[in-house]
Amino acid sequence: MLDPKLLRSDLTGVAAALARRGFVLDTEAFAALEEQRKGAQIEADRLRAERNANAKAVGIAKSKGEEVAGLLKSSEALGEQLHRVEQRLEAIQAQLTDLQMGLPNILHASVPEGRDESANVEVRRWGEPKSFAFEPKDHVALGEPLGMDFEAAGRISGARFVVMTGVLAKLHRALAQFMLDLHVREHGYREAYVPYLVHGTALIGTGQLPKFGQDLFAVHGEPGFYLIPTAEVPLTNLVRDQILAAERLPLKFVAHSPCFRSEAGAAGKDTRGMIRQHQFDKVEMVQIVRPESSYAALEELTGHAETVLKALELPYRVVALCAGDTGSLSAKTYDLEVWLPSQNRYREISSCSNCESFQARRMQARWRNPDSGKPELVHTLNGSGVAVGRALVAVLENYQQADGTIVVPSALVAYMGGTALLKN
RNA sequence: GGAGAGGUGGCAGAGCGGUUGAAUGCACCGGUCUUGAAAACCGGCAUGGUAGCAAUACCAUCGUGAGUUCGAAUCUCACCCUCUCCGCCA
Repeated sequence: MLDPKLLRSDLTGVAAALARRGFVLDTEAFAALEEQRKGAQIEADRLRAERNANAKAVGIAKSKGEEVAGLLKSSEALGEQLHRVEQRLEAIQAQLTDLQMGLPNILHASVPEGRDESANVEVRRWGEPKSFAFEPKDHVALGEPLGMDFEAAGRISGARFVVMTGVLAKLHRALAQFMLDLHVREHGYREAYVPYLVHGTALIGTGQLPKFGQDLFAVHGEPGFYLIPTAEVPLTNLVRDQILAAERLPLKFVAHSPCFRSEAGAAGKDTRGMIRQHQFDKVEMVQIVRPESSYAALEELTGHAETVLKALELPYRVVALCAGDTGSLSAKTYDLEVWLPSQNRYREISSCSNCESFQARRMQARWRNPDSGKPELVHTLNGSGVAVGRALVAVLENYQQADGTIVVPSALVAYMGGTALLKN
């Protein structure tokens, strides 16, 4: 959510800023609503003040044993007026909230212009895509002999699921553990175990609701839960409704969790293999920081995700998402794209975002600024470090041998119980 | 799942229909005293909103929502959460 003060004081500025994303804000409708809200608010406050004064007077008069019938009568009339104004105010407020909740974050000045993916800017590249002396296979062809089973998954759960058995299941587990350990040991994150079912309020806090409900899986029954689309949701909500002491910041959490996404609107995209699934695992990093350090933290966080790919010796590039491609919660996002030989291109494996105060405002996550002595909103960042399923895909494809066996990256051998080569 | 108790400011804890945004203690901040510290004493100390240059004034908030009432932290209902006991389980 954007700062309501900013919306009031500089509506055209906000509209211009949002236009960078291609988002159209109806400033006139907004201003009109705001005007109405203000009027109703002032009216309601006035009526309440009068009513309160009256009620007090009644109390005093009664304690003195004086006549109160007249006061009661005027109080009653005030009550009725107030009721009407309150109803009007509520209706306006609801419209305004809807509007505000629908607004995306304001982009950082450094975000490149552009409408879509094609305008994203490559920031740096690491590693050389390996040239193969044979035609490299994709992860499905490589995985199936090793225990990657889409047919079984289809029988159990349908499309966009996978079953892995044997060395692949183990590799998947090894990757997740390796990443978690790396972030905890080398990067100072606190490991967290979190719920995978969350209330709607948690999703409103991080911004997936109300706008992106179609991407989520909802669980039927009472109470209604949602399956988390990313561990960002429970991790970031750890600070909801908190006022943190300044010395506790930055908070850095990392969790390994499954993620559930309906992939509504992705029909036909990446239907083969494990690239786009309804259920996938991810190691997620979240930082809660002081506002002045959030952009330094974004660089740091992105670096932490890169460390994973470097340790696995997977070629990748870092891309600064352009205005039109940046998610609506984020003020600035870097994607990490890993090299996939079968596709002969880089594919997203991590996304690192600075949400500034956008989520913090929705969550009422604050810290006490020693300079002002006041509670102020924190900045929140999140990044995958990294997607486990896609990392597995990248390892299979980049480490494949002519005979279809897979060399285990040296960083993972210990996690694989010493196994250095995957074969069936 | 059954029975009971409870959710009040940073924490502890009173208040249970009327000048109560809320006693008291602790913590915290400022001051007096002191060579310094502690103690003692004095003062301050929730959040958000609106108006105002400001002092300040007003409004909202005592788990959440709805209701009763001229008036609700206080009464009613629903929901959420916590604790204790019993049952059942991983």
